Formats: sequence, structure tokens, C-alpha cells
Amino acid sequence: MLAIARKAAIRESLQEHKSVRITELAAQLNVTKETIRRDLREMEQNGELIRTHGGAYILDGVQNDIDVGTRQVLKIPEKERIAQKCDSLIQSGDYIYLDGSTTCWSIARLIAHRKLTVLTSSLEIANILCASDTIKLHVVGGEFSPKNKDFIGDGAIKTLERYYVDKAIISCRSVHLRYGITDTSDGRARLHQTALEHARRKYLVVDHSKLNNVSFSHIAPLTAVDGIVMDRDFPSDWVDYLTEHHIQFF
Amino acid sequence: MLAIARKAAIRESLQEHKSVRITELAAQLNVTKETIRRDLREMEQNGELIRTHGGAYILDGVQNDIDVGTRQVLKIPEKERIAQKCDSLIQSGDYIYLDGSTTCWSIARLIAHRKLTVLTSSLEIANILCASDTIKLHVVGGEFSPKNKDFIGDGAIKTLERYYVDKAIISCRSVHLRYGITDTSDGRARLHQTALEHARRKYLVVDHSKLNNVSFSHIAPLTAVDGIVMDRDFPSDWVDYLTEHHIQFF
DNA sequence: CTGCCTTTCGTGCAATGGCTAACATATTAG
DNA sequence: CTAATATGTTAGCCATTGCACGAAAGGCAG
Repeated sequence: MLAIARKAAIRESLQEHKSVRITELAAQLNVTKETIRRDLREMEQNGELIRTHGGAYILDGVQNDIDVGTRQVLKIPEKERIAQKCDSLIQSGDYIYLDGSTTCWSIARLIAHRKLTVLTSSLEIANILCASDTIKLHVVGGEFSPKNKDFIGDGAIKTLERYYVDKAIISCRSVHLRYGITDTSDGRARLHQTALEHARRKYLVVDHSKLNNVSFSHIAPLTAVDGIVMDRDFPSDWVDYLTEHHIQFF
Repeated sequence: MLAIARKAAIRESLQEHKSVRITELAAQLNVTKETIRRDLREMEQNGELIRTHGGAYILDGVQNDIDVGTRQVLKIPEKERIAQKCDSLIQSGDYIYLDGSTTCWSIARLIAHRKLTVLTSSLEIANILCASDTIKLHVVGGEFSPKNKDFIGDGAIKTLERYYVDKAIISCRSVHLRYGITDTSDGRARLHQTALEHARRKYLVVDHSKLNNVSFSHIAPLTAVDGIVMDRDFPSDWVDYLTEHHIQFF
């Protein structure tokens, strides 16, 4: 067996199981553990994996992070519920935009097997979807923001302006019946505005803690979106308002 | 057996198994291993395959382009040497562009700790550099190409046109004294052209197997770059040519 | 937490086999 | 027949792999 083929086998196993054990690989590939160790050393050098005692684990884009990592584990059930609802809003063949929010990460994971064209400003979502062979992936470039692992700024906006999608799904920091959709940073707000302007249907995804709050930068009035997706039922004043203004809610 | 028939047999075996072993081929075709080696050398020059210790791996130019997962473990020492040389070409504070080649992956890993602004069309390089807190990262968006894990097409070109960098570092499939810099795909060729046009200094990085070859799509004449970085010393006719045309070489 | 035991790691060494380069021989074309 | 090209042979060097042994890491009982 060629060394290159052996490494391909290791990589395949790594992709499938996210980690490998030296003893298993050695038995499976009919070489000594030393050889496997040497391979893993090289692949670690090459940035493909990280070795541990007894084996190694995968190191591709999608991985444990600290910044967003902590935020990522917050409110997982809520995000899952929102993602489920969004999944049923999306139709096969749709062109959709996903922003860099962790809620959209959950959505991305859920739709990875569907037949869609996805435009995103998130590096993490790019990593989640790049392995899918049913998703056609486009990414908005621009300045990278490490905190959210997404692309922002003028470059991102200019790129986004070149696209037009069926459905834009964005999140925000705060949403208020009177003050509309707001976020903390101006740059991100303008990106969101552009996304809304370049979509046929616009959906806002938020968990219930975002309701009745206001943040610094105005994105758009509530009426700018076609629907709001939340993890639980809306309060009655919201139901009244949304019904009256013909905004769907899920 | 005719040489042409032998090569056809090698190609067939290569298509079927994705890789071949010299010993097997020699036995199978009733020639010495040296002859097989010579054949493989020629076919490597021809861009059909990549030789490895004990055999060769398929590199079927047009459609079956070998995927990056496999390609990244090939010619590692060569890429490391090239990356080292590039590292010393780059100065603190530089704005640089890195394309999606695996050689540039090595460069990215090497410069991750330096104080630079990096623009790239590669998702993998984005992943390598996004963790660095000394690198300011910008990414060219656009259509995602899973095979190379990079962004290509009109979107990428349009985004790239909005930037201007100190140094562009690009790779290519083939480089020839007479026919210049060429690559297999037209889309990638145009992206490279744009990168060259938007950089103050332009460097081409290649390993020695790329020399004296020609591929389908013309990128630029050799004189379009300021320097060429290779893993080993240049042949004397190249030294003459490059010196005469004031192209640096490393 | 400590000490003991097992497993894994790293390194040096040896053997096998592959690589290159130069030269010798065979084959083919003109 | 001769020159050119293709193939085989040989020798020395280099790469890969396996093996052995001391060091380090991890696990477990007390």
C-alpha cells in the first residue's frame, strides 16, 4: 500500500469518526503503530489533525472555539427549535441568505443535506456547508470579524449587493414593537439592511429574550420583514401587532 | 510492447485504482522498473499524475482534478521550502494576497504569527488565519469550489478588484519560458490575472515539476511577475532568461 | 494524593526496497 | 549502416518501515 493511500485512508476515517486510534489504524492498515505515528506526526505538522495520547482528532474548520464557542453552547434547545421552524419555511431549490449568528449555525447544520443555494457571511457556516454535495455555497467576503467568525464591513456589503436571494434569514440583538430591529454595531446593522434589501422574503430569527429590547443601531422597522421566527409562542400584544401589520410569525 | 501502449495501460490502471505501484506495473507489463519510472516521470511532466515513493497518484487534468485532501500531503518538503523562502520575502505590516493553492496553505501556516493583513480566496487559509490575533484577515467571497476549498468565479473577481495589496503570491499548474504562466481552468486563470493586476509586487510559487509545461488557460507572460519562488535551484537556461528579464528568483 | 502498573511515545538502528544517474545494450528510423 | 531513441543494468544514495528499549503519560487501587 502506497503511503499516500494510507494517509487517504486515515483522513477518511478521521472525517467519519472525528477521531482515530493508533492501535486500530495499525491493525486495519497492516502496518506497525510506529508507521501510523509517523503519519499522524506529518499530518499534524500539516495542520490536518491534533495528536493525542493513543490517537488523534480531526482539525477542520468546524471546531471548538472560545470566543463564539461559549456563546455557541448557550440556548441550544431554543436555537434548535427555531432552526426546525426555519427548515420548514425553506423549499427545495431556494436561494437563501444566512447571516453570521449562531442561530443560523444551527439552521445550517439542519439544512446541510437539502438541495439549496446558500449565500452566507459566516465563516463557520461556510465550514459547515462546504462538505455538503447538495448545497451550492456562496460566501460574502470582506473583513473578517474573529469574534463572530463572519465577514463584515464595506467589502461584505458591496459583495452582498451583487446577489439577490429568495429568502434572507437574519438575527439581531434586539427587537421592539415600537423601535423595530436593532443591533449593537453599526457595521453589522448596515450589512443586515443590505441583506433585507436583496431578498424577496425576509425572516427574522430571535429567541424570546430579544423581545422588547432596544440596541444602539437601527436596522429596519419591524414591517421590513415578512416573518419572525421565535422559539416559543408570542405574547398577545405581539400577536395583535404582527397580525395587524401582516407579518407572519412562527 | 510499444511505449505508447504501455502508457495507455498505465493510464487505464490509474483511472481504475487512482494510484499505481511501480513494482506491480513492471511485473504486469514485462519491463524493468526503470522504464516504468521513466514513463511516470514523463507523465508527471505532462501533468497526468504525481509521483510518490513507490508509485504514483492520479492527477487527471480536466475533470477528475485530485481533491485538496489528497493533494495537501503531496510534496510537503517542497512546499515547506517554498514557504520558508516566501516568509523571508514578506515584511511586517505588508498587505498580501494568497491564492487557494496548497503551497499557499503552507505559507499561511508559517506566517500566522506575523503582523500582516492577508487577503485570500481560500476557505482553508481563512480557517488557518482566523485564529491568529496578529493577522488582519480579509476574504474574497464568491462561488465556493469544494475541490479546492476556495472561492472562484465572477463574484470572487469583482471582490478582488476592490482591493489592492503590496504582494500577491499565486501558484499555477504550469510555467514555461516561452508560453508563460498557465493553468487548467479558465475561471481560476482570470482570478489569478486579477490578483496580479491588483498587487504592487507579484510572486509566483511553484515546485520544480511545474517548469517547462504548458496548460490550457493562459494567465500571464512570465514577465508579468516580479519574482518566482521554487523549491530547488533553477536550471541554467531559466537563470539566464530570468536574469535577462529582471525577474527575481529564489 | 501516592505509588504501582500498563499503555503509549520517541528515538536510534538496521534492513529492505526505491531512487537517481551514468553507462551499456537493444531497437528503430532514415 | 548509422544515428537516435528506448530500454536494461549497475552502483551508490536515500526513504520508508519495523523493531527494541528507555521515558513519559494515563489509569487504578489503596
